[in-house]
This record gives sequence, structure tokens and C-alpha cells, in this order.
Amino acid sequence: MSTVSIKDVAARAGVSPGTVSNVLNRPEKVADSTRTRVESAIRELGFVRHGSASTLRAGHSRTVGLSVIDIGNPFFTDVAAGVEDVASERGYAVILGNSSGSRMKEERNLLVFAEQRVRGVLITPSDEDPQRLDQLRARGICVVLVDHPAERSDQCAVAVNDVTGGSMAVAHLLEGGAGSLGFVTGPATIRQCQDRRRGAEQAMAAAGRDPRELREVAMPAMTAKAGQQAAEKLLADGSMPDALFCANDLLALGMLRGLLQAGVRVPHDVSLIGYDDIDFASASTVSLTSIRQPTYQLGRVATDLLLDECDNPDTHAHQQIMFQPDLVVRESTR
Amino acid sequence: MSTVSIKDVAARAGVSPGTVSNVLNRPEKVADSTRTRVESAIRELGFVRHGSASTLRAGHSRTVGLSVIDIGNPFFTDVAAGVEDVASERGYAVILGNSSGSRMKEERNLLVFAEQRVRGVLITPSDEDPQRLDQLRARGICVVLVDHPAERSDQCAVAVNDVTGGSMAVAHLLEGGAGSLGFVTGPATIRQCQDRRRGAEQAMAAAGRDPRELREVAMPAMTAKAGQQAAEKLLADGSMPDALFCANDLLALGMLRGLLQAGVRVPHDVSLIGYDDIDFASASTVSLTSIRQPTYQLGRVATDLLLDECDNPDTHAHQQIMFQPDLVVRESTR
DNA sequence: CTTTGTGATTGTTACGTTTTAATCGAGGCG
DNA sequence: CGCCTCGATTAAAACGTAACAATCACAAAG
Repeated sequence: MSTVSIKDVAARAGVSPGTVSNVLNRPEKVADSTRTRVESAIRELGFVRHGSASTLRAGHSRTVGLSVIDIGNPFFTDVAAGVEDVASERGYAVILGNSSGSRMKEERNLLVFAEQRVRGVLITPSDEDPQRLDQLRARGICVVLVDHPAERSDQCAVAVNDVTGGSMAVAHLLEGGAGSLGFVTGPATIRQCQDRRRGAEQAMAAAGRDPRELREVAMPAMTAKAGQQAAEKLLADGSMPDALFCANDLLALGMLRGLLQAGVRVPHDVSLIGYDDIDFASASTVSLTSIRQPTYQLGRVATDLLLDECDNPDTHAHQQIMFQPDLVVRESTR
Repeated sequence: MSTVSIKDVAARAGVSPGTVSNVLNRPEKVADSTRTRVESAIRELGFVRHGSASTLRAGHSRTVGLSVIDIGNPFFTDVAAGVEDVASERGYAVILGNSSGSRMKEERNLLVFAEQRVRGVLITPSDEDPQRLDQLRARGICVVLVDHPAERSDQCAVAVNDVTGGSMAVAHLLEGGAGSLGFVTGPATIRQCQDRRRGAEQAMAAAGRDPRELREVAMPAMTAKAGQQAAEKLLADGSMPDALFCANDLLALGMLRGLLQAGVRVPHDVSLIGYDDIDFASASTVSLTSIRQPTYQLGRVATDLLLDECDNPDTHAHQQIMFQPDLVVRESTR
């Protein structure tokens, strides 16, 4: 019940509330002797600053919002780890929102962020929607796109080249002698899927193959379960290609499970490549060939950009950073 | 910059600020005609409630804090999914804090929760510390322990019986004809590790074996990397037991990787069992025998209890709920 | 015609902090 | 000794909302 406020601390230390506030926010402005007196009063009373009052008065909080598509995907927890490390280094807390790929949930998370008056938002948008983000900016909330290239130059964005990645993946499958090719992917609205597909088609064209040969299997989610269902679907169709490119590792691991259960040998019967190179990719039944991304770094850099924009709104120069992915060859491809 | 407040909405709708507040918080108290008028004013102006002002005035926010030990562990993301689902059903937002097993980071997260005046806190404590949590309660913040049994009856707690689980695991290994037994675990401060160990020892005693035979390998973290290091350590020692119980699946998957890389056959040379039955356990090179817990449910129930306590502080009856784990047998054990 | 009751709306105050301008005190300098 | 400067401190005014008592309109009851 005890709600000890700045006033109580002030009384205890024999100073005014304003001085306590200064100790909290601009310690260098207050004389050493009074500062230590105030600090010990804070300790003795167990005072903790009322963040809401502070936010209300200051006009902004010391939190940033992070909205990701699927917190169950290790790719995003790695990103989140990078975000959290940088944020807490710089005195910010992170509010994590998981959209589960649902536009409605994403919208609700952004609303929560707006209500909390977060200082900035890091978002991996689940679809193209410059509008919603502009609404946030209009409210004075900085936005940085994560794992999504910038559509415009008036914003920061950090991404990994998914076209290149998709191209690398399919080029690798073709080098392995792939005949028929399949692309197992998520909802068409997800940009990562589109780009990886585009890269895949480019690689086919470059190899003198008709990109239209690429058989697409689109699933409503990008989870291991969905991957397994995709396997069942392809097996039931009797249309199993002899090389499969999965748009992420979860799909690939589910696919792998589905194939092995049906007695399909990987990579002997079917070559399989995933995307993201999550930690579990190398531990799977047949270790997974995948496309590695600098995940943790993605989160760190994005947060650095965001906080730089927040703290130096005038001098800040927007940056669009694009990392390059790497191919990691393991057992699942020929 | 546009900071449109409740007053602007009131002016637009031709009512007083108090009425707008009523529309927001107790819509049933306001006449239909005025309510719709206010609602459209809100929409037209793009008003979003200032959560901090609301919190400041109301004395509490509509957020709950969730502090977990390792967000990189799928076990905790599953718990978090349950928490988030219930919280958002009931109009609460979740602030997620990751302690990474560090007491200092946990402390910092709790401080953030306190500053934000969260309504309640869900926590998987990384060590025994009734004190810190009591400090939160003294501030009027409800606390529910997650995946941790209650030490006292004046608090809610939701857990899974780890002693039983540990016992099941080792009993299974012994049934498989295990001679020497190893227990690969995390920091000794983690209660889950202690309990699983205790269960393991009980199972040995029940089988007429000396519990002191159980060779313990304690790692500083409970990650896949740590598991692999444990494998290297055991191999270097030349002291590899012929059955291993790992305190969680990440350790077990890392151990598996380490063993296979060294040419040790699982389960032929070494039987291996994990704990948690994360999704990836069934997809690994040699699919992992494990102990399953009702993870998602854990998060749901804990959140239900927490919000019940917050919303009905008087009638609320504290509950200590203990789920039972299940053994899931796969390929990694004889 | 007054009183009473009821449901809807409003005015006001307080929440705990930050911030700005104002005040204070102590030296330094002419 | 008076004037100025400068650093340290303070007083007071917000910030946007919720809650409560007060008011209002209006109809039913007496």
C-alpha cells in the first residue's frame, strides 16, 4: 500500500521535491553533499520512481516497443535478445508484443505501445502498411523496421537480403542436381516469403530453367506443424518434387519430420533446405542445410538506430542497412 | 506532435471530459446517443488514451509483468503464449522480462515492473528469494509464481511436479538397464534442477541403487551450447556414464550433438533423456525421450489466478496448483 | 403545484513527477 | 561596502486522466 513519493523522500532529506527530481534525472546539477543525502533517503524509504507520472510530465517514457511476427520462432527470440541487450544498456525497457502473424493482434500491440507512449517502436511488419506506422510517427513515436527493407528514405530499417538468400538456396539445390523444385512458404502477405521466392526464381532463370516450374506450397503459418502438414499434402498429392526450399527452418524441420515418417529419405530422395539457420537446424535428425542471418546483430543495430533517432532527433540521419546472408551446407541437401 | 487529449474529444462531441472518461471506462453508465457521439469523435480525432495519465490517476495500470529465466528456451515461450492469450482476453498487456538466469537482470526487470506500476507480476524465480517478492506485494502488486511451487499459503503458485518428473526419467533409464548414471544440470540455485535431481535420487533408491552413484555435471547455463560442452567434458574425462538425464531439452540436444560428433551412438552406447518435451525434441537426429509438461496451460492458469487476485482482492482465495508431468518415450533411450 | 426520485452529465480535485523561472547565499571585484 | 555573478535550491505550474460529489432535466407520485 505504501506509495512513497518524491515528496516523502524530499521531506526525509530536508530538501524540496525539485531537488529529488534533479538527483534522479540530472545528478550532476546537484551538490555532492545533498545528493548523497537524497540518495540515502531514497534507499531508506525504498522509493521507486512512478514511471507513469514521469512519462506524463516528460511527455515520453523510457520504454521501446518490439513487435515480432512469431515469438515461438527462435529467429525472433535471437533478434529480441539483441534488442533487449542494447535497450537495457541505454536505460530503456522493452515491451514485447507478439503478433502471431495476425494483423489484428499486431494492430492491438501497436495500440498498447501508443497508449504506453513508448519512446520508439521496433517492428517486423507482418504485411505492407506504411499507413499505420505513419500514424505512430505523427504521434512523435520513432519507428524502425526490423528484418524489413525500407520502402522510403525517411525512416530507418535493418534487413537481410532475402532475394539473395532465396537465390543462394535454390542455386545450391540446382548444383546438387535438383530436377523438380518446390517452395514451401507462409502467407503471401509476408514480405520475407515474397522476396525469398523472387530470389529462388532468379536462381532458376540464371540456371536456364523456367521459373514457373517452381511448385509453391503456401501454408497459413510458418511453424513446424505447418511444415509437417505441407509434407502430408505433397505426399497425398503424389507430387513430391525432388528438392524443396522451405521459407524458414521451422517449416523445414516440420517437413523433415513429415518426410521421414513417410519413409522418404533425405537427402537421397528429396533435398531439403531451410532458412534462418536457427540453433536447432544443426541438431535435427538429418542436419539441415540453411541460410544463416546475423540475427542477434539485427536486433542490436536496429535498437541503436532507434535510440539514436529518439535521443538526437535533429542530427539523426536515417539509415537503411542491408546485411547479406550465408549458405550453411549440412546433410539435408545433396 | 499532435497530442489529442480527452478534452479535445469532449469539445468535439460537445460533452464534458468526465463523460468521455465514462465512455472509456464505464460505457454502460452513459446514454446511447451521447456514447455514439463520443465514440465517433474519438475515431475522427484519432484519440488514444494516455495510459500513463490513466495509471497515475487510477493508481494501477492495465499491464502485467512476466519475468522468465530464458526466453530462448521454447518452454518459456510456450508459457508466455499462454500468459499473453489470457491477458489480452481480459484487456491486459504483458511486459516481458528476460532474466537470462542472472539475478541482477531479474532484479532490474522487477524494478521496471515496479516503476511501471504493473497490476501484477508472473515470475519464474531464478532462485529462492521470498524477500524481493514481498517487497512487490507491499507495494500492492500481486505476484504469482510460475513453474515454482509455493513456499507459503498466502500466495498463488502454479507448478509441475519436478520431483515426480525426475523420478520418472531415471526410473525409465533404469528400466532400460542403465548401469552408471549421469545428471547434467544447470546452476545449483535453480529450483527445477534441485527437484529433478531429488526425484532422480528417489528413483535410484527405489531401485535399490545408491543415490550417490549419480554423477552430476553442473553447467553454468541450460542451453544447447552448455549441453555440448558437457559432452566434451565427459568425453575428455573418460567418465561417460551409460545413461544420461539432462535437466532440460536444450541441454539434452546439445549433449546429443556432442555425443554424435564424437562417434558415440545414442541410445546404443549411451541412453539419453531430456526434460520439457519442447517441440524440437521430436525432430532431433535421434528423437529425444523427454518429460512433457502442460506448458501453455501453465501460463494460462497462472494468469487467470493473477488477474482474479487483482480484480477481486477480497474474495480471492490463494491457490497452489501442481500439475503432473508425463514421460514421452522416443528413440534416445533403450 | 410541489416533492421526490432517477438517470445522465458535469465540475473539480488529486495522482507524482518534471520543468521553468525565481530565489537564495556566497564569494569576487571594484 | 555595495554590486554582480554564479551555482545551488526552491516554488509553482503543468501533464491527461479517473473518481466523486454535485447538478441538472424530467417524469412520476403525492
